[in-house]
Amino acid sequence: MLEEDLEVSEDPNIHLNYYQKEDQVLLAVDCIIFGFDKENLKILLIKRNFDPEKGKWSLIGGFLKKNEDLDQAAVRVLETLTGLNDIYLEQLHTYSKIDRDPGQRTISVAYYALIDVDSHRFDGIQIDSAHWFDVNEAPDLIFDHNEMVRKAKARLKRRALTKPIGFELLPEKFTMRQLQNLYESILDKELDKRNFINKINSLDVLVKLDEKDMSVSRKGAYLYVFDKDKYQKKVEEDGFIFKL
Amino acid sequence: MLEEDLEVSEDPNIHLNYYQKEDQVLLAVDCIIFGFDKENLKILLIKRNFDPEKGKWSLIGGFLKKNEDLDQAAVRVLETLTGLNDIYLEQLHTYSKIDRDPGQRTISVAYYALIDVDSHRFDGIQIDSAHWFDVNEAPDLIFDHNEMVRKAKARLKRRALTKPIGFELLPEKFTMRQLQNLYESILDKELDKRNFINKINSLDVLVKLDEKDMSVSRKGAYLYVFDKDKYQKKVEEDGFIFKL
DNA sequence: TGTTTTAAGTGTGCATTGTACACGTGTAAA
DNA sequence: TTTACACGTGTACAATGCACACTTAAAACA
Repeated sequence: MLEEDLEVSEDPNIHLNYYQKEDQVLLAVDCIIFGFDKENLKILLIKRNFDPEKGKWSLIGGFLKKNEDLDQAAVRVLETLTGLNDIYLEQLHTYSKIDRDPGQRTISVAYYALIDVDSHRFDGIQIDSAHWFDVNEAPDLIFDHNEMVRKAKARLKRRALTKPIGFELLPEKFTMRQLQNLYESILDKELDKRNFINKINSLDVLVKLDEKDMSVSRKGAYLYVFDKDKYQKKVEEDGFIFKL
Repeated sequence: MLEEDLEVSEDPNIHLNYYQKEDQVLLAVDCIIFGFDKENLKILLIKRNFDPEKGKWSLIGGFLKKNEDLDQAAVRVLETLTGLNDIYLEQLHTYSKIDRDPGQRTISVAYYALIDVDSHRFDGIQIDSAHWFDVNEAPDLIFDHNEMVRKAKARLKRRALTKPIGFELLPEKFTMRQLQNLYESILDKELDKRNFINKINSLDVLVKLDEKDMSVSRKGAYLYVFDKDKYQKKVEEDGFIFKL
């Protein structure tokens, strides 16, 4: 904020137009929506039904409005297009290449979201043109959205190793196998079952229920829930770090 | 980007005004500039000489212009105010609280920069009102700049553990003690000298010179340089990760 | 010239964590 | 009752992390 850029109004209490000479820009929000269906990591994309790039696959997005901050804009976009709210959202990066949107100069702030595919019913306005893709089989996207997805995958990988965000992608009750499938999808590598379970158990933040999921094996698999309160108490009291 | 938000021009080749109805905003860039003087981690702040918040300490910043992207804006701001270019810069986070700048609605993209305090001569226009503060003794800052600094410190801590960015803060030639001082400042904890040196040497990316720094001890301490080419070769060929 | 002072430089042993690895069990379906 | 299938469980070895103390080189000083 250089001095030369300023144009100060007479009355310092009138907090308007301090920076009148500056260029203004359009600010968009784009969301990388990750989902998990208990087997594979997915990403939600929509087919653009307007120009530019009509008919191509795209992240969902929208523009920042005057009366909201970026987090609120991301929540609004997510809710408008999918009907979902109360979703895990994290700001990722801001993209600003001059020609990134051929329609008009637009800066985009990317967010990524984590949701459990099966526990939510979609009823957003765009849901007919939306589709879940396996995260490794997603089509080519418009603008710099491919780069956003790449960065989101990398971020998710890092976060999942040090924060218990994986549970955002699972239903409240889940089996060890589902949790392992999730981590294998996120980390994009196979894990050893016994080592994985030992590791998870050593963290001591899951509660094993007396209930089994009989849908996959004849023997059935015990269900677990993530004890969020216990986790947070450990973080606050001992500086505990969830580390896989 | 909702359909209702659009106003498409007649000729799809005229790539202008696709999103005419949308609100535009001011986009600022603010830089957290970390420096190291071979002893302590520092941060560069300036005393604001214009309203609002005139006379208070602040990060350096500026506004995004039409003909540049954010990375370029950050470089420009840094060069204008300090005379320095070719500096390590990384985008940190975008801040958008509605009243964050009481002067006018402004969204700010924070960047952090790493420079070696002693190797650079400052000749930027603002340098008379700028001052290096010990990172733990910095004064209260305007707006949400304290929060930006907090986040930058956390990011630097994480990055320094997995990327060789520490060398950006040191002169080309440095002693093991200086490197250890740097990491102790960044991580904000004391390290064991032998374990530190063993760890660094096991990474095998430093070259020990036949030259000593005699300025601190009578015995003198060997100087080292970071072998960037060797590091990059290891990264590309073996997926090597610099991990402290 | 030798004595003192100061930071530099160096290695080992124990504890913790990571990782590879295989078999018996419970249940439903045939 | 047999079969098929995923579930659930423990150990041994390797690698890494971490605590820990003395000798050395050179300048300053007596």
